[in-house]
Amino acid sequence: MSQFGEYIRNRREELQKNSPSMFSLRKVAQEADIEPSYLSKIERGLQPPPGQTTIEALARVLDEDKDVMLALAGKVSDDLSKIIQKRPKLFATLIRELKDMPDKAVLRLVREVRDGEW
Amino acid sequence: MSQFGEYIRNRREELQKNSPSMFSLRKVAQEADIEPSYLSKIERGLQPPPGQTTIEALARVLDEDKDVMLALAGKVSDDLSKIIQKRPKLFATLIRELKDMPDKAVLRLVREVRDGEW
DNA sequence: CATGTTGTGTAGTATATACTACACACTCCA
DNA sequence: TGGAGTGTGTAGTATATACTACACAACATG
Repeated sequence: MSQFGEYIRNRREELQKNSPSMFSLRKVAQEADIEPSYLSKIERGLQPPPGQTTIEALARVLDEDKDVMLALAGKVSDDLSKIIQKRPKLFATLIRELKDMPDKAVLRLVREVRDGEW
Repeated sequence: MSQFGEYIRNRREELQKNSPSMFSLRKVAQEADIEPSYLSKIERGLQPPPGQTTIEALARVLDEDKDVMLALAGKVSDDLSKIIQKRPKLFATLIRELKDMPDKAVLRLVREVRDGEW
């Protein structure tokens, strides 16, 4: 079961509390350029999550992290895929190696890279 | 243009030189559980690369790296996708950060992780 | 009490993905 | 010289993906 629908419904309803007119299902659907009934079905899990473009539009409208939303939909952002595909062995090895590492350890790597410890 | 077809044709012909009977198009197709005509078309780029399962079968038969072959087909292995999807922000940040880093730098990270420099 | 706005139900469609089935021509070689 | 094996051409199919179009009932609100 993809939690995608539940997640965006919760998020939308939360936003709707503060600005009811801006976050009705119809408004959000319109912003994301899809039919309201389609969004309704997605939110209730009657339809699988939409395509990458629509997910990104929804992430924008709902001010959510695009990578998190894609993950909930069982996808990986195209830009990440392309980075991996340019050096598949390298990234495959690294990612598999990091699979069971605690967040802290991975974050340390990120910081190391960012600070340019070379 | 996906280089996938050209790549596996070259690889197969190379293997065919040494063991002609084991690496005919038909034999390879049979091992990979697809129709010869389909493989023929894939090799000549008349069909897009096959699905993940078939690519993995071909990688096995041709003794090639599965991640490299998937990359040539514009895909990313499902197991890698799942690792990313479990901690999307973390991995997205890391991968984007490593995008333009030289191989050496990334390899150093891999070694660091493997050797458990914590 | 009519009008607008809410979410939802039904019934589709277009396009892509991932193939199969089978006939054909050519070459090798016993 | 005919039978096995080579690759290829044509013509499909099944299933999944990613949606649209429109009608409808419930609610509120002016």
